[in-house]
Amino acid sequence: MPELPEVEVTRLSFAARIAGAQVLAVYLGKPLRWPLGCEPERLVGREVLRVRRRGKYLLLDLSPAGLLLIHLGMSGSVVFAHGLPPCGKHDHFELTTSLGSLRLNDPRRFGAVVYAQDQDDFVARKLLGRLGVEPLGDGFELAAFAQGLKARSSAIKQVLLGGELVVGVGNIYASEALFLAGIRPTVRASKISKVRAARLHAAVRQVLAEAVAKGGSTLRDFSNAQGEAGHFQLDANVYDRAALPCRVCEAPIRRIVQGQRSTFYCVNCQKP
DNA sequence: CACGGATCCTGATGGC
DNA sequence: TGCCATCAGGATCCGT
Repeated sequence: MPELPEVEVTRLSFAARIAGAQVLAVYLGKPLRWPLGCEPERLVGREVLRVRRRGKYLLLDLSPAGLLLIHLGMSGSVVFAHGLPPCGKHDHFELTTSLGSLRLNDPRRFGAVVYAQDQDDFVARKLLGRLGVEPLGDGFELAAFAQGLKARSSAIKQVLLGGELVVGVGNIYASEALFLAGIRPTVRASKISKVRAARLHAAVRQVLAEAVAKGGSTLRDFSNAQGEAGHFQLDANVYDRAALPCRVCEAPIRRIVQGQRSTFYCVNCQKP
């Protein structure tokens, strides 16, 4: 799926354009991960005030009060435009508004669109309540991060993916951040020294911020809400580079499996 | 209760 | 317009 950078780039690509739009109609395709949670008609007539992001969720604030949570899952992407062609087989949600149509395309349907009354709503709390801090915000503090690592016995890569300490780090950027920090993905989080925690803290920020700046063009089939395809140029150091030479030391990049997901690392550059 | 594994679904790819 | 196995960006739920 889109990781935090792709979600943020998506948000930036339509947030300003949809602000102030009046919802005219709602289309539902096949079921997504969770049901919408309200009658679609209840959205009609409301105004989209703004679009925020929390972790990998897009949050549409509605008026009169309401909140629409959109998650892109593994294969979701969103477009916002006028005059879109009719919905295809993988278009599973569409908001027709006075300023354009917001459409979710998601072949695998791991994504979701969920309505909540507000952020204290039971559903919203269930989905957002346990999320860690935002990696690009002020809340991402080294002390708490290092302390959180100390308290977890799982492999550091799993902890990054877990999203309880810090949100937004997915399978690609977990490998990339650990490479930058020089840390072996299999190391137990609790064994990481303060110094290395500091390096990882900085690496997470750096990797995600750079990806946002590059327009989230890291995913093969990613396109933002303006329909601009990514450049198909993943300049990763390790991700998807199994057996290729490390860009730093030329040792072959290794691929392992952790939690049924691929992990890539350099045996030389990343110490246990 | 913290952790690891199975699970949802569809499409792309590569070996045979 | 072959078939089968494997893999893919996520995150919840369920045993142990």
